[in-house]
Amino acid sequence: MATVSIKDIAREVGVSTTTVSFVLNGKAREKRISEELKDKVLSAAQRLNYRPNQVARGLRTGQSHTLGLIVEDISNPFFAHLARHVEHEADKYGYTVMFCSTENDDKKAAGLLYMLRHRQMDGFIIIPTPGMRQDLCELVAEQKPLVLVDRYFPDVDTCHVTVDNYMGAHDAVKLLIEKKYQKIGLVTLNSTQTQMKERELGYLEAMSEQGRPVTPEMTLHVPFDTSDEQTVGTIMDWLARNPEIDAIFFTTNYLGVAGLDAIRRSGRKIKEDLGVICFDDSILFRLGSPTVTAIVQPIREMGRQAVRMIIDMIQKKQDKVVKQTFAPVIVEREST
Amino acid sequence: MATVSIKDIAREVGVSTTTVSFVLNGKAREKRISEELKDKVLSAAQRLNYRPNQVARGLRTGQSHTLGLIVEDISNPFFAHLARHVEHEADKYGYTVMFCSTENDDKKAAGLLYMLRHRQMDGFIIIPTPGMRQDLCELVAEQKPLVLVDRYFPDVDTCHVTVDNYMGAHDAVKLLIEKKYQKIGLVTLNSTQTQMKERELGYLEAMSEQGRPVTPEMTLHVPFDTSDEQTVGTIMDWLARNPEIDAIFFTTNYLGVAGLDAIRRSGRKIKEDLGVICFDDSILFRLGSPTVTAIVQPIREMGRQAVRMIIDMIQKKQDKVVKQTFAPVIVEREST
DNA sequence: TTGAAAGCGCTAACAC
DNA sequence: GTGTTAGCGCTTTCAA
Repeated sequence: MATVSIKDIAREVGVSTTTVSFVLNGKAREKRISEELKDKVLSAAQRLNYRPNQVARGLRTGQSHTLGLIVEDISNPFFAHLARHVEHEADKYGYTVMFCSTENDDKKAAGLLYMLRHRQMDGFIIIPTPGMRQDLCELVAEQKPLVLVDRYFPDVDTCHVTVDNYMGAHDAVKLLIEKKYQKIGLVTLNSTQTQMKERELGYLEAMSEQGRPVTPEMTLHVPFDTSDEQTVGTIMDWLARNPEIDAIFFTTNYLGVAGLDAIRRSGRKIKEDLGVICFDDSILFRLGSPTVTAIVQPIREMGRQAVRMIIDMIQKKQDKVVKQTFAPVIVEREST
Repeated sequence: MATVSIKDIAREVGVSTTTVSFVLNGKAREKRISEELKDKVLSAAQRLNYRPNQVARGLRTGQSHTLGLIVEDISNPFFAHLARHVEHEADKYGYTVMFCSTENDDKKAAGLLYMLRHRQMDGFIIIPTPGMRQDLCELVAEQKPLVLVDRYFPDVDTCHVTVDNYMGAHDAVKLLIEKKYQKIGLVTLNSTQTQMKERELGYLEAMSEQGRPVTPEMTLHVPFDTSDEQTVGTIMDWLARNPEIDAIFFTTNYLGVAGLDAIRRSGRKIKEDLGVICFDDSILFRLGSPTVTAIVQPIREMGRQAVRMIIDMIQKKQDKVVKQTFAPVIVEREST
């Protein structure tokens, strides 16, 4: 079955493609095309099973009605949920989402962005890797609608939606202190990304405000790109070296997950032995035993907001740079 | 900064767009274009920061180099992992993936497929909802490359990659019996989808082979589209009605997750009290306590295979219908 | 060796 | 009210 175009409909009805195009685009009234003709065109389209070619339309109008979404790793539940909400919200506006994972690889990220740009995305929602800074500047310079999520570059003036990482971390530490934990350790990523830096800063300042000294040994910086297995090992070693630590703040969900494993294998007991709190949630924290207190980001709202910002930029060509920060919520569970 | 096209390059160098196109497509040699000219074109492209417009190219060539992936719910780890592997494998062949979630809604699924078709996907990888049957027939009739994953329609002749659901379920029940559990219940979805039906059949036949009677009360069919909270309640009620059941086979991961919650809230103890095995894995099963035995699908291989089948169909236009089944692996853990 | 020109499917300014 | 026509950016046949 050959693909049918407006030309076929035009031939069928015996009118020009213009007329067909107008009718199909709902401009019949505006262009004052007769009802009768309109019906003929519509029924012919139906009969021939016509499907407009969006690629051609995109070429002509310059609008692909597609958003590019670049996340770190779609198999991480945080990003998977974000993707879901982005997709859902975009759909409301008639946009489709093309998504890719950087797998935290700068090279791959650059390639993905390059590819998406060639495919004429109308806008980009990006969770950037550190190496994307330059390319993002270029995007901004070209006035392409762009929203960064989860993290950003302080020196690149872009829209972004994030959570208040500092506050979340700060409150987490305060909670642990209220719960009478004495020596609170930090397990974070060895990364320069803003969200991680702010979480670390929140920890450090909360500790110092409460008059708790932080020695270098108390903070563990896990390398960025190690396997889960290695991460667990690293944390176990650190635990063994620091037996007096009685509570841990993990700065991201997969560190927390690895941490739980490490704690268990070290023969320590969560809660009695060791308080635990983690940035981001996990099904393991919600339903494992014991359950684990988490600093939860309003992912749904963040995804929606990112889409709305992009749509605004696309439609109104508004170039105001909006930086939106959501408040995280601490969900207390058994581990604290 | 206006977007630069081959026309700009042509003007810059003082040649025709044809020549530019040849050079840019690596046909300089074939078309015997002089080295000198070739270099000039290349350097001009570089200088002007030329980026080929894939939309235009797609319109001309009829190939978008894009695959449509329709999953049930991207926030379900099974599908998220599948998506990741599909994306990764497609990338190797120079294909990008456009993905969408049906959220198990036939209407939404139809809309997504419709939309992807307009966007000239070169092929489709689909985890179908029951209502997609008709639309898929149409796709097949039009010879569009299509691979179904996880489930299929027995009466629609399409390529598919699945796991041996019957065997997985059968072996799961056998394992529980070996472990001396006496009365094994089934918690499954109230669904006609092949994968669910086969898992149920595997259960039923394994039970009967071992001379274990299955009364209707022993199997629970949870409605398809209920909330997590309701599902937990349904399972708790069922547990209360069937105190003599001492082991449960859950047919999919989120039922298992809800089941663990239900079991805990019912005050029952997994393993001593109640053996548990679940189709599909979860981080909760791997790292929760106690850990839960799972029937694990080789997601990575399945994703890769689906992509390869699609690429084969696209490139060689081979119309042989390939149906591939992988063997699932039972990962024994504490719960059995 | 290189270029002119047609055309992929669609839109829209302009003409009649 | 409806049609002619140019053109979005690219590829490719055919001619020179």
